[in-house]
Amino acid sequence: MAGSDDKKPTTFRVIENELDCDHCEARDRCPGSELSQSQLKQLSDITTTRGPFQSGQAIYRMEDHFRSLFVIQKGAVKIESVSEDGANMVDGFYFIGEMFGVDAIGDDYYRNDAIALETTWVCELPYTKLETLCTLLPELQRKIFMMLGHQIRKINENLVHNRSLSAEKRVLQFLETLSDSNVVKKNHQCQMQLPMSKGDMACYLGLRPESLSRALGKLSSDGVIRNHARKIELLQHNTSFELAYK
Amino acid sequence: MAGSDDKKPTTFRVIENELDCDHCEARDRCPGSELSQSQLKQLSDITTTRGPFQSGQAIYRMEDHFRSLFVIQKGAVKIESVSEDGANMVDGFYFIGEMFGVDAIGDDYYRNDAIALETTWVCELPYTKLETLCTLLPELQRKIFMMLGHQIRKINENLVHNRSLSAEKRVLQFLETLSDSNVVKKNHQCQMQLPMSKGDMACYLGLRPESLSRALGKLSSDGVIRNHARKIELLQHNTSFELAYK
DNA sequence: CGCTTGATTGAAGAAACTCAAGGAAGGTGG
DNA sequence: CCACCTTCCTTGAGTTTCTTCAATCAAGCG
Repeated sequence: MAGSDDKKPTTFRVIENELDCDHCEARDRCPGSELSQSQLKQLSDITTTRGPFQSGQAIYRMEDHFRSLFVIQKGAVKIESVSEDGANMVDGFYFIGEMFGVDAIGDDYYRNDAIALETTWVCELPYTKLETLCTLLPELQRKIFMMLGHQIRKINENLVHNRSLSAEKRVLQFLETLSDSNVVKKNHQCQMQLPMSKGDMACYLGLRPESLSRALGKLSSDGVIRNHARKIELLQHNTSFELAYK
Repeated sequence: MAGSDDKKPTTFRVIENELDCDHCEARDRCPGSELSQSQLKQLSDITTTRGPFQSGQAIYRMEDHFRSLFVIQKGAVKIESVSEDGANMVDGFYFIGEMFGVDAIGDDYYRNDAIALETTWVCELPYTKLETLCTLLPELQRKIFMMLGHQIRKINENLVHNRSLSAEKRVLQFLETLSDSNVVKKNHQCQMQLPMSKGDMACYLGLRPESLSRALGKLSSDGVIRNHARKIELLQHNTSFELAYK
């Protein structure tokens, strides 16, 4: 199992697959897309591939000085912080091609921990170097601005949805987003292999594990999803069943 | 009343007070701070002061093409969107010295409406011009990146808090943030003059108006706040009363 | 095999919501 | 200046939803 996961992505993969991201749905989110070959070269010159991070390992922690942004080349990451009362909070999940660490821009330290959910490789973008390069490559600057805008939209949508949706709708919406963004592995029959625990998922959705379990149970019995251990299958895409949940 | 509110801020005010923002607590959030005089000049050359927007008037709407970011020079703004079921949602409030519209970066249209809550003047930053200027002025680029990072942190914190706090704690936290950031007018005895309706505030906090009313009532009877119509006074700052709400 | 951790289920309780009615404030017209 | 109206805010009673607490079940691992 460790064999294929632990293999370091080649430089070619770094540039072609992740930073340029030609293959992924989320092209806009990748800093390298729309850059010329020579510009890509300059970008990849300041980056470092880091990994493998095993499940549970930290890519950065709260105490660490903010130095870099990260783009996921392989694997998945959760962003976790600790609230005043000591409880763990999951702030977000990030997948292949997505950038994280941006919430620390303009700050001295990271405000949270970035934890690998599975064997994960990341591309490290040293922030000051990136800033400098941005002034030299307007297209790159443009791209980074866009990625930040996208990030803000994403969080905002989340905020709005979380506030006013019932547990079941929230869960379904989360699963649909996961499914639509094609960031999670699916087997033959559209079963998503979730990288995070149900506990983390519950926490992210602002629910107790028990409530998530019940919501999943309800969705199952309504025929909207099929719920196996860490595999979830979305059924009835865009049918009347699902519409009842809008 | 309209007399003083309707007076257009002078160019001097634009640069010195808002873009440079020497007077405001939120210095870091203002694009002009830490720029030299000549750089400030270049920045103010691409900006336009717009106003007055009367309470309820839109600075931009969902249907509008994204063209500009805005910094508030005077007044207050709410960002409002409509959910699938037709309900109005308040995504955020912005005050003097704060920038809004950034969630549309990288998009063709604004995703929401920006509505003045009181007589409001804004400084318009045409986005493509700003981008170009950023490549010429690394300090400005740096500043904009920082502001975006700050924005992301702010929304994220909100997201996390909203999920796990009771109505009363959420309300108190909101009031404290307002109070601490010194963006809301206060009279002699620390009474904040809230620019938004309680309905908007409730919506922003993910509560029904009734629930907000009850939460405020509870906080009042506990001696943590004093609740008049649109004036709210924070008592017991950092005392045992308040600690019980952490 | 037993231990630990994560997921589920049930029953009771708390928190926020819904619906409905009443009250205060601000604006308008007489 | 007052009566009226509209809008916003508050209050109450009953219901829904999610949480809490406790127990059980399943899976992974030494």
